[in-house]
Amino acid sequence: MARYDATQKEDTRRKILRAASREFREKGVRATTVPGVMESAGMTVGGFYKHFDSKEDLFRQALTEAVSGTSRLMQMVPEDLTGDAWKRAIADVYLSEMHRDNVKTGCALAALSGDVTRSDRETREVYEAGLEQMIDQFRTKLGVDHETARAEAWQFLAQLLGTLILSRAVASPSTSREILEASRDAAAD
Amino acid sequence: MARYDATQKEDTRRKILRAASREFREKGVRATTVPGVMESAGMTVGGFYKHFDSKEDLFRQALTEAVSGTSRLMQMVPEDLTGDAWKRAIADVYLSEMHRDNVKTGCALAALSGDVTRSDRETREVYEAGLEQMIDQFRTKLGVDHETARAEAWQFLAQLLGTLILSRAVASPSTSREILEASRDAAAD
DNA sequence: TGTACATCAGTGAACGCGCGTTCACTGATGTAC
DNA sequence: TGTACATCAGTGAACGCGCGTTCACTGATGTAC
Repeated sequence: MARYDATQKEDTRRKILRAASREFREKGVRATTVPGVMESAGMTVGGFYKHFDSKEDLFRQALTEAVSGTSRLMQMVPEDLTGDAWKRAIADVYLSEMHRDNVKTGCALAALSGDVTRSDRETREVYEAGLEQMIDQFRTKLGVDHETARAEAWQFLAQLLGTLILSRAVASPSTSREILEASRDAAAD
Repeated sequence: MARYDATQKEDTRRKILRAASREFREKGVRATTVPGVMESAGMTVGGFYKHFDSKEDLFRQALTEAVSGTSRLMQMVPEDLTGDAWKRAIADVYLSEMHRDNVKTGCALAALSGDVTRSDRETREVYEAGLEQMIDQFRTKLGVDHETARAEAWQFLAQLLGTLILSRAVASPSTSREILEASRDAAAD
């Protein structure tokens, strides 16, 4: 309510963004509502457009935020690991039941892939940038030969995403566990 | 308009279902509308509830239809292939640019995974049944040892799905192609 | 075979509802003097 | 330091719109006699 206090306004923006990035991941773009996000952020609807142009703009910004939060997931693994040992460690974190059950705060690339596919070019570019960031980090862990490592990085990332997505879509807990285990074991070959 | 002509009514039901399964894959569940589906099927809204209980019921039935259509995808590959040769052949079909660009008629397991994750148990069971069907076919192609083959089947399926999903979400055509190629090459190791 | 009637798949207007967005406002805080 | 004023982040009611669903209806066809 104050004037010239840019910090406070920025704080509010971040609060909305954080609430939005959770709800988008959990419910998807269409089922997430502007009034709902604002309520989660502890505010009323009206103020929304002081911070964002539209719901699509919110999605784009929340995606950016969620995606950069995701690559922090990689820091949960000892820094000195490389190659197959690193793959195994990443798979254990990424394909854990904990990660599967935490859609809200988990990997945005997995949770929002479907929504992004149906979004406009600008949004898909944000998603791609996040992917590239991830691939780049993967590549440095996987070897020196640039081209081969990059291909292996894509392959590994696809495996991780596909497995997590399947494990979340399935109805029975035992099948879900089986899916996670199969790919975790594969990373340890 | 007729009475007692069960065949004609069933034909109409199938026509609606076919239109729905395309639109669900293309636009997702929330963006697909009952009036829109009925128009695609060449009819008006009102008749819809003579065939389906609700939009959710339509989704469940369309998913069943789309999923069984998907396992027909496997018949595009020579029947005598097994093991790695079979994997290579399946990857070439599944990870083709043609399949990537045909969301409407392509693999329902890939196109609807996000929507299914956010659906109720009954719907997720339909999805899981489709997966099991797929896994069973995969397993027989991959070896005799039941447990190992099943694990390898899950792993391979996750790889296929993850790759297709990523290739569709990305903005640039060249990155999309790179993703497809990386996993196609991996299947041929 | 011909006619009157019953059925019910499909029509299209209408319903209530929640969405994204707008807008007149409020009131706490910074600025000017 | 104290007071009057301007600003603008946030409020909450209101808007038009399209959704899922309902419903009174229509008219082609099957059945009864």
